[in-house]
Amino acid sequence: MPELAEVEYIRRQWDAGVGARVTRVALHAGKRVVRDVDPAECERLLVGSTLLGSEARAKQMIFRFGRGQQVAAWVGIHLGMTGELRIEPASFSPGKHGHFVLFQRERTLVFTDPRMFGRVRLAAGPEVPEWWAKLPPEVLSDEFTLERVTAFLSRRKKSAVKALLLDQTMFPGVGNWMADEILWRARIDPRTLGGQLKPAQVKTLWEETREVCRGALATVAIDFSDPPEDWFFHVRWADGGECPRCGLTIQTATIGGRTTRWCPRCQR
DNA sequence: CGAGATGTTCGGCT
DNA sequence: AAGCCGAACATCTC
Repeated sequence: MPELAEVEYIRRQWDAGVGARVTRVALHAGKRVVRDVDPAECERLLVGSTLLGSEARAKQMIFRFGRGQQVAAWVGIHLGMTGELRIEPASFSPGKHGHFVLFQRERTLVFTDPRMFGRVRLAAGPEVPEWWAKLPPEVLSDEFTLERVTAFLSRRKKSAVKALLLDQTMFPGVGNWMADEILWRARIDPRTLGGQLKPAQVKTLWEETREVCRGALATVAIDFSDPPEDWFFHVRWADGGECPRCGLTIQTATIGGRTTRWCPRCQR
């Protein structure tokens, strides 16, 4: 499910537990989602510590825990395809998909993930863990420059631009629907190879990548509401949709291993 | 019942 | 070596 803006929205679901101590943890040891977490270490680090705060970055989240304001442990969560965070009553008992659960006196913080493509990580100590510190520059940061994108595309000459937009090292946070939205706004055919894009198209792609991230964060991330009505988003979920710009029936194909929809007239 | 799903990662080929 | 592609992961929903 989640891309950039959805991840930010989902992260905030656990804000209800900020400032409160963890009384107990439960995880489905042996399941894929928690393969990086040692249950004993998890208990030692988290039980008795306070959830201090959290951040989202691209498709990832990190939660800080400690005593007082001193950070002593970090929990990283990637939601994969079907991960969700929820708050449940203190009396909650985790079901089949409740893979990582933090109990507090007045509520329970639950991470569910039926398909288990997500991932939980744990780190000890006051230092930001390396896997978080080393995430690539965010699309909306100053470091996400046109030059970076240009260099990337010229290195990946033989890949369809749709596949390239899904590369998290260059476009962190962009997922399948955002990639289609970006290409629709940039009027670029998703099958175009990286090496075939003209400099003007690369510039537009770079700009629209930022615009789509900005727009999604202004809507979806705030209250999980849909993006503006004129976005391609609204027509891209099924065959037979019409281009919001020209009205032509949109086209569907698998590109870069993912279902892709675009307007065959507007995007060339 | 089969197909496909807003994601990553691995292994093999060029 | 770097880049490219397809399969695999595990479960649910349409």
